[in-house]
Amino acid sequence: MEDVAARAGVSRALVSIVFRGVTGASDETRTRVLEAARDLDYRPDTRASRLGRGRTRMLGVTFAVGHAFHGELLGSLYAEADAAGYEVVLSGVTPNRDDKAAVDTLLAERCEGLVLVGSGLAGPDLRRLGERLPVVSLLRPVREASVDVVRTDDALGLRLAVEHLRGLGHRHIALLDGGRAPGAAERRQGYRRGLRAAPGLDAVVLDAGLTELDGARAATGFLALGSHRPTAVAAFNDRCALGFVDVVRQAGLRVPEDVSVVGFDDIEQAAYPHVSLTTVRQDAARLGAEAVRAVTSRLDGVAATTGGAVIEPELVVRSSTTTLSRQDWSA
Amino acid sequence: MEDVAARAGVSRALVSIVFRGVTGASDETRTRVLEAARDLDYRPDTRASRLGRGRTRMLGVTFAVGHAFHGELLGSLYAEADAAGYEVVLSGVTPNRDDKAAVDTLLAERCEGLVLVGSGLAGPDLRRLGERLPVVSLLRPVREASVDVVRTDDALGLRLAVEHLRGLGHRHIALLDGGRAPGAAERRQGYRRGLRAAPGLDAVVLDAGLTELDGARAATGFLALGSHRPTAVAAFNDRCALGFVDVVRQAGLRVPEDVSVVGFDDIEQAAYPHVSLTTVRQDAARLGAEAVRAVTSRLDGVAATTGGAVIEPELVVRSSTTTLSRQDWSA
DNA sequence: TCGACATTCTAGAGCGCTCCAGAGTTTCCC
DNA sequence: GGGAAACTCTGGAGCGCTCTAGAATGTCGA
Repeated sequence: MEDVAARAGVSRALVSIVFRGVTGASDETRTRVLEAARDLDYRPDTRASRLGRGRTRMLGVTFAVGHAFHGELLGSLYAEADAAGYEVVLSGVTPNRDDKAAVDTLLAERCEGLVLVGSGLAGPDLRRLGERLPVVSLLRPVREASVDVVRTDDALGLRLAVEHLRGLGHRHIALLDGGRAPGAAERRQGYRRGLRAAPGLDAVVLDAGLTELDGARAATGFLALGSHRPTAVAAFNDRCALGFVDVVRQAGLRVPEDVSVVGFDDIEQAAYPHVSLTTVRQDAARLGAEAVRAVTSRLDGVAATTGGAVIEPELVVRSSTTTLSRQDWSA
Repeated sequence: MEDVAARAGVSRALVSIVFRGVTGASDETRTRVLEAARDLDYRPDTRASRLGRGRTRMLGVTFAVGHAFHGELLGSLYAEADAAGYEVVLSGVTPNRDDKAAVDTLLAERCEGLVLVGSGLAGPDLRRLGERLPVVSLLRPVREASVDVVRTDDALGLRLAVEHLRGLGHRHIALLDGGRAPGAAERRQGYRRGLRAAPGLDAVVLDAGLTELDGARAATGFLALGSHRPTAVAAFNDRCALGFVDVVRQAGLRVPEDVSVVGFDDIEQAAYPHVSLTTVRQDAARLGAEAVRAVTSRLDGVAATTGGAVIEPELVVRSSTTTLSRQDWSA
């Protein structure tokens, strides 16, 4: 910086002014400084700048590495944070690096707010964290008063799925349950409510989970039901649904003719023509935007109002669901 | 820090010593300082510490968010960097945030070295970057002298695949080509060499790519070949292979009885029992370790020797490949 | 012509840490 | 008993920036 100032024939303070893009420098010197910086291949040291400035304007984000939907969310978070004048700092959760470790590095960096994507952090830790700085739990509903929750209306999503299937004539609809996964409890509830809304439907909950493997395992249980087999299933998520479809097809059943399947998330794969999975879409862009809004509005003191948001999902009908076929009626 | 020092009745310098874990403090004061810090919920400010220290000991990593195999690599990078006494700083590449932007933030943070996972950075940019600081291109082979490359021996991988299929009696083996994807050229070459090694085999290269969708599209072309159809295919990667399998199965063909398929990567899904894909395994742990070694050895001046490494892949035989069945022989 | 007011620029005190040089203490060996 | 060596601790300069207070210069209306 010293060098740049010297080369441009100005003071260090001027260089700082130019690089921060604030007023206080003539256009002429501005270009002169920029030129000098380019010649010297200089770029401001963000660590030092954050130190000098009181605030860091950094948003810490924890996420599961390699998780497709988290990836989509990150894209949105980057864009929204940038628009709000914040910088995002990533901290990945891996099998050897838990949520706690991920959060700790973000705190040590002095992030001003945290977005935890599908975090598995324990309740008390979460609460304490929320008391320390603005925190939003993205995707995962938690009941700690100190943290905002931004999530899809999971219950509504499953109600939409069930209603869609009911509308197609299905009466025997199974749930591939997500167990303890984020949002699973709400989806289960939505499923139950959806069934209760119409008489003569009964619930069949099959243990599954959030991967294709879980869906495949559940399919084995499903096939074992023999003639009591439901004619449709609503899965915890798309990956689970895809695993299920693979296995029932290998067993000779047709999708959707013999069994209709609906997923959740609307991951990229679901839209591929050869897959064409009917599913409940989560709006990654809006989820990201709301998460950033929740934390930045607290930071900027815009509103003392509680943050958090529940985004309505949307049913995307593709070709993994169809009306109950004739032979099924006769069964 | 001031507060902690006061509470423990020592100087600020002592607190620094304790938190850096260096020698120069008695066990007694050490615990006293730690206690005071805990009471005050203090943790050192990493920005300031990096500023004060000459070096940052930070390794910048760019990667594609939501990419499963990149995720596995990140896990390994975190672990290895930690062991080498470095910290990893993530910078995601998203549809709206290109490789260049990702790298720029890492430079502004003053990372000492860079690991670019499957980066799409242009050659000249890459070269200039490599001249500025130690850079390793992970997965993507580049010919810039200034950057180290750590990758799987892609050509060998495809040779293994082809040899495996040949050993099963296949004579007509297609390649689902990866086009311009990282490593695709090498795999194509390995495929060609593998075929040339034995007389009477000819190459059938079908355009594909790196997603299930690409594999599915290639499958359509494959099916259109009718009776000239190859009896086995080697795919650019597992995702591509899985898309291919989906489509040919939907068309009534059996895998592996009618067509044997081998993938590349050995992603988690490939090992699921209902998938059980024969594939060429890339060793994520070793790739990560070598990448970290390459950049840290340059930084620590351990060796002036060139970095980079080519890791041998390993064929994992599962049940998507089998010997050429009788009816195929008669065809 | 003069003061009021912009505009452009600079000096210098931080920000929270690290680390060197050196002050005090204790240990140890001849 | 004396000095070297080892240990424990402290003061203070410095890392590269930001930002406030104020200097220097220019502009303009009365």
